[in-house]
Amino acid sequence: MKKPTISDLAKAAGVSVTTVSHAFSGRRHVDPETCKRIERLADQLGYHPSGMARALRSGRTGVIALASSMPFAVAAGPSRLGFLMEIAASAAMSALTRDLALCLIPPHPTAPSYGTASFDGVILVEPMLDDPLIQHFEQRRTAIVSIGTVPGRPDIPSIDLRSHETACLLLNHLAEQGCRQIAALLGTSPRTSQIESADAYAAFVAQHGTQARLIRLEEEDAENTAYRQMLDVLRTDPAVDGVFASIDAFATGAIRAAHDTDRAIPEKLCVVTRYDGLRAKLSQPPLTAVDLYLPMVAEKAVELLLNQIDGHKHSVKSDLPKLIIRASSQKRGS
Amino acid sequence: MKKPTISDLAKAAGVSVTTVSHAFSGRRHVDPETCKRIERLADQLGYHPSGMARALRSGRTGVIALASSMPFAVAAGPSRLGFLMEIAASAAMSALTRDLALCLIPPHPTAPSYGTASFDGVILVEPMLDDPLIQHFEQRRTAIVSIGTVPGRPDIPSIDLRSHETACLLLNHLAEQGCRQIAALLGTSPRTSQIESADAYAAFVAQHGTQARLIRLEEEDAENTAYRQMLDVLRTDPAVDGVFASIDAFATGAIRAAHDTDRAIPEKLCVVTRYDGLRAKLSQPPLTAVDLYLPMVAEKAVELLLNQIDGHKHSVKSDLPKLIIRASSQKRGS
DNA sequence: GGTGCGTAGCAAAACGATTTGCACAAGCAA
DNA sequence: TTGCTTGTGCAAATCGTTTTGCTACGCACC
Repeated sequence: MKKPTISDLAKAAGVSVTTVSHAFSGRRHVDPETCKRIERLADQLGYHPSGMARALRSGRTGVIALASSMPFAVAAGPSRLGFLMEIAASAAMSALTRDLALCLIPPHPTAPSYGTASFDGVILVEPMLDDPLIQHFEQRRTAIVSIGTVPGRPDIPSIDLRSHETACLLLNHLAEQGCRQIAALLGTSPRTSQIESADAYAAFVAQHGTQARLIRLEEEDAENTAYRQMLDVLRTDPAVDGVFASIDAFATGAIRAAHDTDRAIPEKLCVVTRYDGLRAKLSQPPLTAVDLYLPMVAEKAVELLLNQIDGHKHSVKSDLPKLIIRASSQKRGS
Repeated sequence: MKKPTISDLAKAAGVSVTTVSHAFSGRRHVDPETCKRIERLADQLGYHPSGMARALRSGRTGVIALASSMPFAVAAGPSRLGFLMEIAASAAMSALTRDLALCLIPPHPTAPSYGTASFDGVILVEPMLDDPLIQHFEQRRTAIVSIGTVPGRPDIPSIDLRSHETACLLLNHLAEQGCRQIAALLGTSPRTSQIESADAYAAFVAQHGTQARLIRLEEEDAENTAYRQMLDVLRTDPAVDGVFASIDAFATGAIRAAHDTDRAIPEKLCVVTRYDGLRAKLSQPPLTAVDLYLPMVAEKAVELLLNQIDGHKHSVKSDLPKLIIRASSQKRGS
């Protein structure tokens, strides 16, 4: 009835546990004859080695975690979909091909109690400045890598999301489309993506000698917040002819606002955003966005984390993001 | 440098490991004075109990898994989003409030090697008839619950997704909208949702005395497959005025086909689908679909799994799904 | 007959917690 | 004095592996 252990199996096969262990791991030679017998009996008894015992002995659980301190509602979008989940799905695949399992650990209100589970390492998605998750895992001596650099912590290995380049791509594209008065909708949280977007925007307006219209928005209920703000902006500041949104839901909110104030897109107002998710693709009109190569980023993060766990300090660089031009900013003839 | 263990802490505090253990667990009384001292020292040394050791001793890892034997591309949609990920996000939340972590285990091509990680239990999403995952976890004596009943295995505890009722809701809605010649686009896999949809459809056409048009489609590259099939159907069978799609991507494929054959939606052709995900919501026109209450389903699945792990045979019932009528089937004035 | 070497196997010590049974007080009643 | 309880603490067993050191045998080579 109970699960057979290695010593049950050893007893049944008339050998010692050592021999059974070696038979499976191949760390030492055991007689092929004996090997066969052990395997046959293992099958018969339904023996499977205990992951917990193995973990204790080897110090490896075979589990890595994926965490984001962003509220789930934001990270995963209104329908629990989006950025984080796209990374999660890719990372889970990458992890499994390396015989690892991927744990999803959401930011719980009453955290950091974070259960009893222990991980070999953790991938943090766009952590903030002084993110409590970092403190949590550093205390536990858990290997950390980050997707997106960590503000103020260049020592933490990360996959650079190239947010500066991304912002430049989008802003230059707007300029090429003839936009002169560009508003930026950025989140308030101190994450690299927002910081670099703000920097790029500041540099852009300085270079073009145009007026800065930097609008900081809370990321909760992003679409509605952006909608209300943009309604206001479009009414009081009719010169605005471009919107650079750092979060896809900001962009769709802006589109709704444009619609309600009778601004034709893209003729009167171009809207572009950063993350090319389902939201951007299915928006009406579809949103110009940037392919961040998230599956590749996730794959590299897993790779980097494994190096980190093994103590190698190997560094990993990610490819440059690529602009995907769609109807929300593509003017005729250009 | 190394992580302090319980005996390091005991030594530092001048007590035995037993006392330290009790101080934290509260399983026996220890002097409040001693308690304070231990806690202070634990903080100072940065002591955190090892999850692995605890798991070995207690037989609980504190980790549950979420698995689907559906290819990820299908379960999660073309952009790695959708049904499975929505469940995953909700389940992760529910799990954490119970001090559990949720592991995502994708169906790997070279499975079932499934790493070394061990789980207290597993939630299977819409398993098929004779699903290899079931065999895998039963062999390991891992507690199983299923989202959607398991065909041929009424003994496995599950959250019934009410696919029969869902299909009826959709078919009756189409009938009310005046559709007489309804085609059904169903997947080929032997999952309860497809089986019950087929049954409901058969009963429906029998009752209404209309012609059955049951089209079975592979779930790989669902949208394109459905698009091509429906193109064919709409050309050769112009009487068709309704489409019942069991998978959201089938529905969007059908919409594209309707568009390319100049069928106005919903006037000439009504399209409805089952899962009310982002795809259905953002489709043009938006798709009539069914709210399956996935967050609630995920929550109940976690609850059921915990009961299962503890040996309680508590059963859980899910609420009835609710129809969400949208433009893809809503005719004027009705 | 010593020396060296390859093969096959075992016993025991980790890994780091939890839990059980026991010990030694002090306090109080009979 | 004995008996009983309550408070406090410890030593040792346990969970199921992996890994290290050791034995023992057989065979060949100087």
